[in-house]
Amino acid sequence: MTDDAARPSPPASAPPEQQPELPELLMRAARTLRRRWVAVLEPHGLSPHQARALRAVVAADGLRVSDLAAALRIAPRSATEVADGLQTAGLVVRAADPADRRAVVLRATDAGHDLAAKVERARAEDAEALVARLDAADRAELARLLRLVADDQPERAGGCTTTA
Amino acid sequence: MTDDAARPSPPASAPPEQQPELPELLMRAARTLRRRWVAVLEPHGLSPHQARALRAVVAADGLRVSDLAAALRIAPRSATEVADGLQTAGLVVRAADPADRRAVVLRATDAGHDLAAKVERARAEDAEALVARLDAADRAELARLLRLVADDQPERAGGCTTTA
DNA sequence: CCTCATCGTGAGGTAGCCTCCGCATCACTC
DNA sequence: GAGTGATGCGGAGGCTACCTCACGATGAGG
Repeated sequence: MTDDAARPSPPASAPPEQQPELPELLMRAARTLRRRWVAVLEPHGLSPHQARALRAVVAADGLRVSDLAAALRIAPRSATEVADGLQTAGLVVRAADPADRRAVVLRATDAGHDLAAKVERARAEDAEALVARLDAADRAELARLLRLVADDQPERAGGCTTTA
Repeated sequence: MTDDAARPSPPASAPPEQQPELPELLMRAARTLRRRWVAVLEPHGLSPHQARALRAVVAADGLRVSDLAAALRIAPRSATEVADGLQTAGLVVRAADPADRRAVVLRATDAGHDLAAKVERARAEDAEALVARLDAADRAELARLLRLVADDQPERAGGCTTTA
């Protein structure tokens, strides 16, 4: 604390670019959102990553570890660890895949389903609160503009067990 | 593919919320931006964090390690390591602070200034390319809307520095 | 001179991710 | 029905980027 004294307040240049830069604004808004999300998750003892993993497991009832890896876009080996974490927390269980005895399917426990629902609700509420400052028209406009800017894969990269 | 397996698409309920969720859209846009930024930095061998650190050092000519920590919002000890990395890369040098012999000031080398300028230019170009899909009016509108959503500190947080 | 706050950093720890490997199990081929 | 290559998990070990704790050097005030 008391770290103010120094604040050099850079004498540097003060460039012509005085606009708050759209990209930075975007990052800032995203940061706000992320921070809020973390705050929502914290009381439940979940990291953002775990929350996403749990969500994936709940959504696809019976998810293979490798599919979890794909969903989270991490290496398969790392998904094992994420699954470990969720299992340790009692949110998912490992079960044998009847269709392929090599595979392990992750299935949400009751607690897992419950928590996922709770978190989803809280997140929705919080998000709603955040965009509450915008009226319907503004929201639509913002969505339109963001869609123009984002051209990226939403969540999952490629593989999804297509070979049923 | 895998048809719907993943997308929950709630069976019932969910009457009003059929839009692709504004917050997610925002995160997606931010992710796009971030990914592009990383791509810009990669050829220069900088991580996003290092780039920010370098920028801070360049901006405040002669930055203390503790101030770097504040700028990056990490523990002072960790700032030492970031400084190490920059120094190893030959981008900054440590010098004694004439005003306080305990302190070390980080100063950008020529290479550091050079790289920072280059990166800044590349970033600006890339950002420009990204928002090129928007005309001036849309940009202004997007900026306005984002400003409404973001209420967060741009760079330094307030008092979360732990009660060291 | 003594004491206390502050600056940077050595030491050691944690979380999350990675690659390399091995083992069991499929999916095919012959 | 065995042989061969691919596939699914997870053990071992390593990296990066953080953190806290502790210490020597310094600065500031009594």
